[in-house]
Amino acid sequence: MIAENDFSVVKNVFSSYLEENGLRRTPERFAILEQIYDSKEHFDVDSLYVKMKNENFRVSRATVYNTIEVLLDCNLIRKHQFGDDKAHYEKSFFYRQHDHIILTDTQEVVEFCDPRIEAIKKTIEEVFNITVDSHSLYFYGTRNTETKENQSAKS
Amino acid sequence: MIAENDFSVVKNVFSSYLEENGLRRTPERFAILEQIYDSKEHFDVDSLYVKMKNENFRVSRATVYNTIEVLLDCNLIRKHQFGDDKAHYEKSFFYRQHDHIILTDTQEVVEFCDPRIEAIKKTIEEVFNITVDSHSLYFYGTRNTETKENQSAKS
DNA sequence: TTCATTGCAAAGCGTTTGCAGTCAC
DNA sequence: GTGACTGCAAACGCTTTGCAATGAA
Repeated sequence: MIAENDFSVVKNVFSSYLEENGLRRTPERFAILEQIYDSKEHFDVDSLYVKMKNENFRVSRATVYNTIEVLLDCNLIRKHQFGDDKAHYEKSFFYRQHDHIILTDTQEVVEFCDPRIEAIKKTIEEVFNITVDSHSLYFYGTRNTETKENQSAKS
Repeated sequence: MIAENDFSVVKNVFSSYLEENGLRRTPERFAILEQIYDSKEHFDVDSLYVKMKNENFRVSRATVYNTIEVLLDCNLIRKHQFGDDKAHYEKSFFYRQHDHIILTDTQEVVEFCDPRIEAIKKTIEEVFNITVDSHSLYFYGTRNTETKENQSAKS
């Protein structure tokens, strides 16, 4: 959840971005932004579309895709491709850089943050003489049961 | 490239895997394996299919997909989802663990290896009490031009 | 012989696109 | 008023699936 006045900041960011880029401030765009920031964490295009439909908001999938594209451009959301299936998104304003652990048995997504990634990034940039714009890091695994814990304790 | 006797090892690994899992050793499966190990690095399903067609081998896309699934199961290839489009694969036998840098302007793929990733993995496992089976790490960036280099030197 | 595997074509599924109507500016 | 944006439906591209024919065991 996000405080009302916090959302108004996000809304302003979006509004400014639209204006600066000569894009129109349509009610659909703001409704989608609000829908995204109203709920927690990850979502995919279809669940967002269905949710808005259920709340009797008149949107089309095309507009959802369109708006998501704009929101990606102004960094208000981040895109993930966890599995091979559909894309997942998460809001990114107010949220510090983090990466993800995917628990493959439960499909649960856990967030973590490790400064060593930034260090690796710096090394990469120096060694290969490149500028890194972004990265994606996912660990895939499962929760330890008692048994598994004992087993891995050996190593 | 891979030496002839090296490939025979891969072939044996595959052959054994098929036998152990009650799968049939069809000529198509071995032809696909060979095609993959004959060329260097990354490929996608369609380019593999077209290549085999051009060499007058009778295969279907369905069989390519099927075989790739089996090869993934026995860890003879690895799957990547670089962009949002089609899946990319690479052979994984004989090749040590590495991650990738995607140069977004040229679509070039560079490999690198950094031991700190293993360290992060260990930390993750301890902190969250999980077992990590695999990870995927991609850096997205661009080659530095002279100008960009000078700019970034400021920071 | 038997049933896993094949090729083919059709279907699936997330995403993109074309277009006539709409509405933000 | 005008052209960017919308909803709708059709198209798209990668992947999966259904099914009759094939061939490995």
